[in-house]
Amino acid sequence: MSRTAPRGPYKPGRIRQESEQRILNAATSTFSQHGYAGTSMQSIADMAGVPKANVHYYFKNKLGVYTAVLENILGLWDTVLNDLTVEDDPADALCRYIDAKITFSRTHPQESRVFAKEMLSGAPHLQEFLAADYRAWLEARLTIFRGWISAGKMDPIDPAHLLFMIWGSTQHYADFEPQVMQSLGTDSLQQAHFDAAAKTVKQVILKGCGLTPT
Amino acid sequence: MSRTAPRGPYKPGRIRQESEQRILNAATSTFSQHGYAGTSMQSIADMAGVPKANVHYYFKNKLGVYTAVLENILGLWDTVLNDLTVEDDPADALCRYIDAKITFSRTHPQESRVFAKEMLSGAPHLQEFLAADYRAWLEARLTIFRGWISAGKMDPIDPAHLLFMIWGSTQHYADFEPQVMQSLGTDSLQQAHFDAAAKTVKQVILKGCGLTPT
DNA sequence: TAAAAAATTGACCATTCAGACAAGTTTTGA
DNA sequence: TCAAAACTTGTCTGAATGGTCAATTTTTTA
Repeated sequence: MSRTAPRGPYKPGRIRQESEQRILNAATSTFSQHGYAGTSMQSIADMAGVPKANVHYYFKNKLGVYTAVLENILGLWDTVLNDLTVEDDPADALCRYIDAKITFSRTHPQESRVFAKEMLSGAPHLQEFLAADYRAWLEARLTIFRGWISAGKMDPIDPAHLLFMIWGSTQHYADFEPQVMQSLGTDSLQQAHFDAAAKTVKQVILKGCGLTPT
Repeated sequence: MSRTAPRGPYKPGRIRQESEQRILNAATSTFSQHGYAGTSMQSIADMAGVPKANVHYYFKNKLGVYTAVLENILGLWDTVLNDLTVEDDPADALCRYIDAKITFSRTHPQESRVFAKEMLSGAPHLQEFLAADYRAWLEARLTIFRGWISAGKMDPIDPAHLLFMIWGSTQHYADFEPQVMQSLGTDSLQQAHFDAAAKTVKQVILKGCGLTPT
């Protein structure tokens, strides 16, 4: 354990990168459970396994940690949900989008909850994101939907509200996990539950839009 | 203002009832915005327009205020969403349920957000509710859905996941208000927005379930 | 290998907060 | 009208928290 301790190659910034990531993970976990105010720097430090002063060495202050967590989440979002720009078959595209969102709820529930709590508080730290990146992302999708509709490929449905339905339905599995678990009679959500969820959402949304699975 | 100050009739418990309600309203507001940990007794007192010690006179402690707020919310929920027990036309019943949920998001956004934040934190104070009242409520609905399906009145759709879709879609308008406002290009949600939301949700869900509006 | 840079950490401080308490005022009921 | 009950509120306290700092150790670089 001492001779070949798994320390990476000696690159500048290596320690910083690893430490920041460890702290960020810990912060995501505690923020997701207890919210911004309910999370103490001490608790983040404890969960990361470092002294509190160390957290302050890597991040200016508590808000700095929090915004770093948020930015990390927006990055994940962007990574996962942007391969859907294609203007091919509506049914195909919707299915892939729904699958991706449900998968995100399964693989990143904590990130989803931090994001949701921020929204619930009025999204004070997401205003510029909402006004810039998100706005552009949304407009692109709305344009695609409108194209499908005017081409007669799907029913005329308000695209924004349709997106809300998909978001709301898929987010639900991460954000309202206790209710979902109680409803499904399980004490931990498994792959099978998410599969059933994706299946139902796709089934209802597609048919509801006048689409048939390919 | 002094001679006919609008004080109610001299009933025992009148002052208590009014004070508790005023404090509860203030607490709902601050809890919804800042969460449990982010809300101080002082801020509740300020918003209610009473000294802090007065809050402690009516409620044992901060957790006491919070649980009272939660119970109040569950009561509202129960009041609004329980006239749907009827086993009549599925399209009818679903429409009424969706309308009721959307209306709740519009008229009680703060309550919806407190509830959502509690869920996001793992619902530690809703366990008994989930295990008892909610469980019973859910089973009743699932039975109705299954009845409709086996009677061939609607497509075979997993009832629990269908309910999640409706919940998620409708909650979204209260819980993710900043995103919804940004998406709809408005800075306050109006009746018309909720009408459009209800219309779209009903349209997609009904058709998605193989139902036609009556 | 030695000086410089980066990282670690214990101790400390000012502020905030939940809650207790006791002294006073108002309301109620007989 | 008057005593008891209900209500009001200013003040205090111990604990927790965000943040600072300087001393020390580890890592990098030349």
